[in-house]
Amino acid sequence: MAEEVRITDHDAGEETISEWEDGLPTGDDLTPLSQSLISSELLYAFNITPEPYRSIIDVNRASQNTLTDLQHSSLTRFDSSKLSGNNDKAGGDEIVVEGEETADLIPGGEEIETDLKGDDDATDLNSRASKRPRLVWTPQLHKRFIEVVAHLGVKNAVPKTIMQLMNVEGLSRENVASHLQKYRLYLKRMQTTSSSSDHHFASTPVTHHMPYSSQQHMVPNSGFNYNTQRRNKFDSGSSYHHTMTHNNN
DNA sequence: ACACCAATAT
DNA sequence: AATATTGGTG
Repeated sequence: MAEEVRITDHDAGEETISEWEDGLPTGDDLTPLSQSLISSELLYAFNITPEPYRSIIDVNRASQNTLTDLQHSSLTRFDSSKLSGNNDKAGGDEIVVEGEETADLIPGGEEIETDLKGDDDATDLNSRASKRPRLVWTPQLHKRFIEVVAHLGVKNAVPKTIMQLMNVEGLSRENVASHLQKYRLYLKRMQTTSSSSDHHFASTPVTHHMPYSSQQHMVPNSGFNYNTQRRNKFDSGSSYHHTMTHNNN
């Protein structure tokens, strides 16, 4: 819903869209964010994975990110339909809630559970506010990461900026920082592995030199395990016959 | 304070 | 191996 909303960005146009708000429920009339729209019984009956819990802070940050993202026009909006390998496996069909407008879906949330059965231990008191589940860098997520890093130069590609541009709800700066560190190691490994000690295959023009501008933004599109394709155990080795799928910007 | 980053821990 | 956390630094 509301995907057709255009933001009139004439220099800081802070006009409110008054007419739209006529007849709309006030904030008090709406179901609080903290409350699931579907009862837990129904969730269970239809095997629906509940939406992750979003605090008002989450929402505000998502809005903020959306705005920053809008300013960088060349980056296409991230389709978040399935970011994490969490729901839907073999089953096939699933219920799709329509109308997501901003990136979402990191396992993040909270379990919605009626306090009936005593599931948890006494450590519940502290557990409530603490750990998010560890992030899984799915191919989709990694692709987004790569796109953003490529979009910025390597110089500007720092965790906070990357995080903002990725615009993935629930993705933290630390998440990105960790991934970035690993990615840089990968890049370094690529450089050294290609430049030096090629003895036998010395003729390999690793210098697939591209025009200067793109040179800096050049990002090896594969390796790094995060490719869209599975590599089975027999497919070892460093073959790169990957189809260069994207590269937008 | 904050964010970066390398090292280190899980 | 992948991701998180820590601790030093600008």
